[in-house]
Amino acid sequence: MAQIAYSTKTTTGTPMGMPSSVGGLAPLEAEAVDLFVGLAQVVGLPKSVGQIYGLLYISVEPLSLDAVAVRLDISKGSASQGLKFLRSTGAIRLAELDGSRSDRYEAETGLRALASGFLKEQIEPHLESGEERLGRLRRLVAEAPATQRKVLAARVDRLGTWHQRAAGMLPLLIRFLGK
Amino acid sequence: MAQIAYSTKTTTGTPMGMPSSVGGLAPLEAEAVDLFVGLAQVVGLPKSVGQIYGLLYISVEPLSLDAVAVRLDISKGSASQGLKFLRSTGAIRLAELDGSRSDRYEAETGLRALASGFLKEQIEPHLESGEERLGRLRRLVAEAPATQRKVLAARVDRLGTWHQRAAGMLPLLIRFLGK
DNA sequence: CTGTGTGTTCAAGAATTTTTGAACTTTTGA
DNA sequence: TCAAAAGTTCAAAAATTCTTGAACACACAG
Repeated sequence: MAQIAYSTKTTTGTPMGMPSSVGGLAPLEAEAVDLFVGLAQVVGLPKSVGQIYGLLYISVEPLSLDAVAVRLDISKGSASQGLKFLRSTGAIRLAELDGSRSDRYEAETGLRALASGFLKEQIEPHLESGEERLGRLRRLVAEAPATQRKVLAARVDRLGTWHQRAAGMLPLLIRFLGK
Repeated sequence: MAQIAYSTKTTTGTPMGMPSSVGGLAPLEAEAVDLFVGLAQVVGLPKSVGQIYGLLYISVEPLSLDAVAVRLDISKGSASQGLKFLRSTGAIRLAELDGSRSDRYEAETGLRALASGFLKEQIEPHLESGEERLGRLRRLVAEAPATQRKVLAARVDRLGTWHQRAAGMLPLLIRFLGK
């Protein structure tokens, strides 16, 4: 009994963590794309987002939407959505375009910018809604049978502590990753 | 254009973040379960795992597998798998059973234990495999066209830095959450 | 204007993940 | 030793999430 449920996301196909399923990419690109696909999974983002970021990260010059779609062999739709998401997060930016028709994107490579973008987008909202939830819990505890009220109040308070810790951690994290 | 792709996991059904879909649970329990279901989604765990932990967290006394399954209205199979996972992670433990036939579970409520269990299970492995990946990337950069080699080497080095930062962060995180 | 190159949107299909339920194993108490 | 209770497993079904592709906008050069 060594396999632990839910801990392994089956990386479809390719044997033994070798650069997978990537068509017209140079080996280095394939490897980079693969790395970021893995990272994406960890933080719960779609594979395509990882692919796109990986390709831009390792690309020496900025790429257009079409270039991205073609080289990764994904649809224009996916590329568009993925790029939009990455832009909104601050993980990539529009490159200064020297007289070309299409927009070109390049990766933001500062860990701080990346991480803080991600944390702000994905974590902060949850912390805020947590606030309300805690309030509701406290109200409900007040209505609970008197016998249990004390224990329950303690539990809910502890949740409050968690919340504070988490909230306090965000800035700390960002600082640690800084520059 | 306010909606950001991928940022909203559609919480099936119930209007406006009110305690959802939970059958025979007291309002307080429902609310707690709901809170942990949300948390589970954030960290990428199945809903059932969140439900189970939530119920145990708010439960004044330890619960059996059957009790969990019945009260949450999930199958025995799910309950078994979820409990197993939570145990393996250290998020719950077997309660001392005073002469009852079945095993009873109770939630571990220490944030530190929880978080470090989670980090060790879900994050650490990725950091380790990252090691190898970096090695492979460096080798591939060496083979790249000389014109690009310098830029590429810089990028890959930066990834190395990321990796170090992340690795250094883990213990720091755990300490911060500590007791 | 109009035709072409770029980019976005979104419903339908594909892929993935989670849950179920029934068969099976283990444990317990008599 | 046996029957019932408790718990586990895993293939198939259900639910969810991601991707595609075609229809739609928009800008701009001719």
